Amino acid sequence: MNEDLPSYLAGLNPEQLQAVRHEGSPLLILAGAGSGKTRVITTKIAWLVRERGMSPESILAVTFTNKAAREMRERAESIEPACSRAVIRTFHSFGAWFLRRNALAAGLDSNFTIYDDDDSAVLLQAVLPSRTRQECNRLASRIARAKDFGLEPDSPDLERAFPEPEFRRTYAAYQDRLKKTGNVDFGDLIRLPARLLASEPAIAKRTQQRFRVILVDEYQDSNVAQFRLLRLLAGPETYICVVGDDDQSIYRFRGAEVRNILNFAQVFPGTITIKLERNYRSYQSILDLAGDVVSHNSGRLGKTLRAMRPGGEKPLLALLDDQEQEVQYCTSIVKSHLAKGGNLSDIAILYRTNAQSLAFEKDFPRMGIRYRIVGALRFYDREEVKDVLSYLSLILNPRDEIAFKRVANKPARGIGDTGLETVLDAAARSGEDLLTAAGGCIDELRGRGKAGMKNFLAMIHGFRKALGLSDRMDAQGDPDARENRDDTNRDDTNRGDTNRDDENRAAPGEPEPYSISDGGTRRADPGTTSLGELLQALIRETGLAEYHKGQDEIAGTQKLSNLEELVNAASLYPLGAEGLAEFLETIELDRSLQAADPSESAEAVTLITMHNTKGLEFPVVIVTGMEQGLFPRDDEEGEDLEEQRRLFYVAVTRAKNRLFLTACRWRRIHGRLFETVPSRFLSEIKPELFDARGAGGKATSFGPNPYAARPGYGRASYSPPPQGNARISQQSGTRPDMNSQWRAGATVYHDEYGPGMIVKVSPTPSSGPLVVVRFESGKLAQFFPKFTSKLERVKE
DNA sequence: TCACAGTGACTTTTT
DNA sequence: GTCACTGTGA
Repeated sequence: MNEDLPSYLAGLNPEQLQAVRHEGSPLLILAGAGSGKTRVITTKIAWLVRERGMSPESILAVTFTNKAAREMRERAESIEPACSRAVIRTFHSFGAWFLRRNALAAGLDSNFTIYDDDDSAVLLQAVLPSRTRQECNRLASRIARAKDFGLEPDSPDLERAFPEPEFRRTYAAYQDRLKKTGNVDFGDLIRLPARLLASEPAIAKRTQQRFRVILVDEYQDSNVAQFRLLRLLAGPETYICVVGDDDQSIYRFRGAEVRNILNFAQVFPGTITIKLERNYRSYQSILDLAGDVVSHNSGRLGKTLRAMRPGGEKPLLALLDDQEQEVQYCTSIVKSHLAKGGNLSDIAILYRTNAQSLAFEKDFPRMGIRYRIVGALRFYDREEVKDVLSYLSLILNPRDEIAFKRVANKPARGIGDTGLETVLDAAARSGEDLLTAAGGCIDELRGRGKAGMKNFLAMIHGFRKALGLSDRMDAQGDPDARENRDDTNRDDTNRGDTNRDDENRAAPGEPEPYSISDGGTRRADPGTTSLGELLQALIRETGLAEYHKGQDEIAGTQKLSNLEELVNAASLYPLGAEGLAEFLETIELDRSLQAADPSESAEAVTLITMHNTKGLEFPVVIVTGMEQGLFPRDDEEGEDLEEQRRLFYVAVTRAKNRLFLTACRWRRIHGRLFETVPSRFLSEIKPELFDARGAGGKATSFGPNPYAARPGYGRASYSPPPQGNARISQQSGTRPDMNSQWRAGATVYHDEYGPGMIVKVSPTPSSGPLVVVRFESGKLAQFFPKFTSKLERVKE
């Protein structure tokens, strides 16, 4: 580089530098795995502030995870401290931020609380009492998906995407009920701001004037609703820059729309595209393998990663008999890594489904291997934690029906279903909030429940008072607390309004600026009581402490100490309605109790789903379960199959130094043992790019790569069983004539599921054909006709 | 109101 | 195989 660059730019490669300094048109940065994309985006924020004199508060940067938002903020700040004033948030946290500031216009109380997926399903069940919990779960997730696609209950094309009967009505009824409870769900955090911007030109104009620059990270994961919001946020003058990698789009099933990134340049005319293809993480040997698989996808923007670390050992595929051997094999990798002076935390074991972690969890302690599981059961999903959070939600929002139902009788105070119904009916009739309604119909309650309810109400009112919430029962919250927040006319989205831009940030010059909802770093003022103390009192007075203590003793659980953890988390927030709202929002939007978990820092092997590895890297990566039927599943085709290839690409590109793959011939799924064949993805890799071994890591006698002899294996359903590899093929069972009875398109009848049609037939070495059936109910299931008598072929 | 057993489901899951 | 939900019986 022959120009004098400030030090923070000096280390960038030419493409990165170009991306940082680009101006004047929409910018799409296609950033391959490990190409330094976070560095580019954070440097760009700093550069805009430093070199272009951009005021930080006119910069909006959105990400998808809180972790990414935190990292982005920290890194931008470390280059340029003024970046702390930029709005760097997740999409959802930005939505919540925006809605609280425009609550009145959005028809919300600014103290609204956010329902998670589980709460949504429970609410839906209240709307549809005749449906089972499971149906409600499914419907709730369909509604969430509809919101991802930006569809409203009155959208004309709702049925096209959601043809299930009554869906429109269900969606509308759910939305109606949600509005009554004064809550929003995740989808609303995107949907409602977009609606507001579309319908209120004044708000749109003010917002567009404020945010001159919008940056989006992980753009390939955005959904239609988020895309719409982005377009509404961007005015004609807005500089828009998105960063992403179409090859790493792995959340289609949750509504992510790869086309957002594929079509970006068409939608935003004049777009400049910059590709970051230099990979600083992995050896070339690893990237070659990753690139080979993903190159089988169609509709890519196309990138070729070049390793800045050439060479590297060939990835190794272990062909194993069963899961026990797989654990054994991983153990041997761990042990030999340790023997070479490596650390446990260098190693990650990846799998497709959470259930696969079980085998490792069972055996690792015996093997003396410490492990940590990333993302399994989450702290805030725990029963005892949700209980306390529900108390808090109800205290803040007495209309919160789900919270009320959850805690009114927990611990038991004699309020049964009948009692609950009485109160809910009364509230529905009078339109009062639940506490008021409960107070009003207390004499209708019978027996123990009467005193129980009185007690309960007194307690809740006591806590409301402690928080400074109005005790006028008709109030939705304290008017004083809202005074500054939901006034649409308040000019807090005006770009000139720098210092009080965000009341949650300290004015410049004050020590330690804090943030809500995305950092969890907010401190309660020293000397004042913190929210933590209120929580402590609540846990004691409600009887939850006693209740869970008992549970702990019986079941040996850690519930009480989990509650202590929660108290700790709350003690960072000030006592008061706003502190509480912030606390709840942070929790709702960031379920990962960050770093407070001591195991986080512990020296241990990481067990993790492939999905959860995005953004992470490890010196040693073992991708387990490379079997057809598991990864990919047999019913995955087209777009779904391409997404699985991308998932493989993500998994593999986590590895810095060594990559191992495993496939088991026998796999237990849902308690049943299946014979499998190796994943078709393995046949999509040029054979010379990896070595295959048998059990125990010993080189096997068959050729350098058993897949070499089988071009086309796994590509089609009718491909012959694997040849030439004794360990995995054992070809015997599949006779071609079996396929004539079980062929795609054939009609079948199943004892339990009824009539259906075969959509796919895959031969297996010795289990006969595996048929995938789509039933008239819509259900998709797979069977080995050899092992079941419930599936019959129907003659046409 | 609670405890227990039977039933059925069951990829992934940033927010 | 495991878990969570459902319904029954005391």
